[in-house]
Amino acid sequence: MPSRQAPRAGSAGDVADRLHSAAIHLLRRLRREDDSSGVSAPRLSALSVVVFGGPVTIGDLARAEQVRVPTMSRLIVTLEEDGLLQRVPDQDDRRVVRVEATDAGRALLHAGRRRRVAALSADVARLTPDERRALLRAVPLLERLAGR
Amino acid sequence: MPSRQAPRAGSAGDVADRLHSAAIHLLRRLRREDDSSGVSAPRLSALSVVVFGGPVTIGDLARAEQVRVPTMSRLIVTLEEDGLLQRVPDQDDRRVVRVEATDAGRALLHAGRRRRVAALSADVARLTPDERRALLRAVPLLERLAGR
DNA sequence: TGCGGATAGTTAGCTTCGCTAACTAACATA
DNA sequence: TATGTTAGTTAGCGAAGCTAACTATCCGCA
Repeated sequence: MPSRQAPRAGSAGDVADRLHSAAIHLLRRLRREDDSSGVSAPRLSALSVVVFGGPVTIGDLARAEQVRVPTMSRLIVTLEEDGLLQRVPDQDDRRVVRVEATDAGRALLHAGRRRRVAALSADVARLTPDERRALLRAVPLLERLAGR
Repeated sequence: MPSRQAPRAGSAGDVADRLHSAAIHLLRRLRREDDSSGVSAPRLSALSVVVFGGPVTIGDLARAEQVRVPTMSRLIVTLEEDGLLQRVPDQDDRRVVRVEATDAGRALLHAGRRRRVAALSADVARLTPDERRALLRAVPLLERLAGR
């Protein structure tokens, strides 16, 4: 098993590379858990915005998720087919479609959450309290770098 | 623009959710940069292992990248077609194929690295030194959680 | 010696997710 | 009323993930 060693550990380039790599591998790993629920990572992510962000338009969802509108439109079709959310036409402007979560959507999101927690908890438990604090502190920084 | 608010900020579940979300968005963002080089994130990641990890078998690569062997096999086909790496048959065991980087592969990897750094550096620069330290500290933890 | 199982990769075929281009429907305005 | 703008959908393409099935090679053992 090769170990990846970027040059000049600690440099800005090194951090960028390793964030990139860690993001890829973290996602590939979590995908396995999410797959078991029948809902992929992108769907789960969109569903999460809807559940926690209330009724929202397709365009806003696309912007929040950093994908194009057609991509989001299709994600929503499948989520609606699965009964996890609902389109609600806007009364004032009938071009606009708002999306809101169903009970099933909320339930599934929380179930997936439990699953991910279970998957990560063993590893998180292996961290020292100090390391856990460090990780917790980095989360909002990552979110900022990701453009939120 | 909806803001995602997970319940009980700081809980283990919250951390898992937000890592998940941050990983997705970070990748979607970096993908745009990588696309301009014609090499996608998964290819870049595999290439990186080959460049820094020396000649390596397809199976080891697949394990390192946490994908199945057929997936890696196909990634390598395209990387070889692009002249970024080379298959080298193993002399001792002729089932085995080893993969090593070409000069072009090394050059492209470093160019992509510069591009990503440029994309992130503006944001990283906006962090306080303290925040930068926090981020740097979290990188190896993320790698561990991702299974490396 | 040679037969049978294990191992390394490839090929084929499917799904999902990203994109752009082109379209429809509804709104706004001159 | 005509014209342009905005929200979303449809169609179609490529990349990346998977499983199943295949080939080729190696190894162990009767």
